[in-house]
Amino acid sequence: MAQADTKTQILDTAEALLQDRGFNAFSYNHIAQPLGVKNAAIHYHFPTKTDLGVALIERCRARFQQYTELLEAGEASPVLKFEAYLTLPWRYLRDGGKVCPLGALEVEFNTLPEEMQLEVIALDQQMRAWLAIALEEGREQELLHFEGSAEEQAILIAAALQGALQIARVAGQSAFNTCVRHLKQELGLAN
Amino acid sequence: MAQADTKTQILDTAEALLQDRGFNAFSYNHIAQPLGVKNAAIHYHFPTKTDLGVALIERCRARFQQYTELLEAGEASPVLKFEAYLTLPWRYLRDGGKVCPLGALEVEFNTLPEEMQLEVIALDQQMRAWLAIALEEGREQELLHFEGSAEEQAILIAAALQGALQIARVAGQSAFNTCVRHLKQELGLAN
DNA sequence: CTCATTACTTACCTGTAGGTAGGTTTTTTC
DNA sequence: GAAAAAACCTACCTACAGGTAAGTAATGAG
Repeated sequence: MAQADTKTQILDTAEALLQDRGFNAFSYNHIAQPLGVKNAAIHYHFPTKTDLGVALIERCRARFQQYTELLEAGEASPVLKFEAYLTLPWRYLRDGGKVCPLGALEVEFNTLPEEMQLEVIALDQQMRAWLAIALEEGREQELLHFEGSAEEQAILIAAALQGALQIARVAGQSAFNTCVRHLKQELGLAN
Repeated sequence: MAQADTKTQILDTAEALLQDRGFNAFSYNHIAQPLGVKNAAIHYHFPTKTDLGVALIERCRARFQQYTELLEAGEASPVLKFEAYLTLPWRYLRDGGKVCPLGALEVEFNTLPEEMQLEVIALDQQMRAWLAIALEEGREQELLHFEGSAEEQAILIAAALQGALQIARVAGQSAFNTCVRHLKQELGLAN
């Protein structure tokens, strides 16, 4: 089934480009070339760039959903859940100084078609909502410590990680690691 | 002197566009139209977009420099300095949900010409370095409280603010205010 | 009053982005 | 093994981005 394969490869490439350059800075040709395929092949799978963008974000959402379901199924502790959350940006950084897709899309938010904007909002809410629940669980079990609501704490953590990935691009990877260390410390987690 | 005026207006418009849409998502025409001027007029003042970008960031740097010199001259307390720092993103947010210029440029970093990249790095260092000094002063005077080096704390604060501005775009202004409140609290500042 | 400079304009040009129409090859299905 | 659907390709098209060349109107200095 070369079809699904190509479609997946397109999404993979597009996602990497998004995280490397932003949504407005890559074209269909940027995707087509490395795949050894022509411009129009991409249009076959995703008629417009908006379709591509929406599919890309939807895949992020589905993947995150799967990831969290796996953690829930494995009865992961709140601490493990939090560290699993940290794993995501950490992988981005290792994988060539990439940036959080959500952050990239938020910066370009006002240039995006409405369909994509709605997806971006949904992705943001989905991720932060899950994190907030994990944090609250952790506090109830006295494994994590913080003041204010879990939703507020989730915003702070998400913002710091997102910003840290971006700063790491100009200040080196250590900038990100520093942020993670401080966030853990503030939650009362040893390293 | 209509010259300097136009030049300033160009930079003002370009800066607003950068913070609203990102660097790759605006063109010379986007700047020219609201100024009631032609495409080529922009090229007269800034031959290439790279020139524009460099000038834009240099102006940010000069402005920040002035701002901090003013604070130093006024013998501002470390706490006031920190709050003055917070004022910058706070104004961005109020001024139409804009995003930190630095953050926008970092997301698109890999698409920028080298001259601009160097300026971005310089701006980042300049801002964080000043903040770190202010934080360290605050700790010495026992006005601010945090663990680890001041540089590390400055990274965390810069990252959180930058990320919060972006998240505020999809989650509402309160997301930013929440972040600020928590950051203050963690430094031992009352509201 | 003239000359040069400054601040533009008009009128282009090239490249590329996103997109489409129609044809061709490959695969699947019956 | 033929028909139909899937997965492409070739060859375009339009719009706009960034940029340039040559000319013009206004200012200001000698």
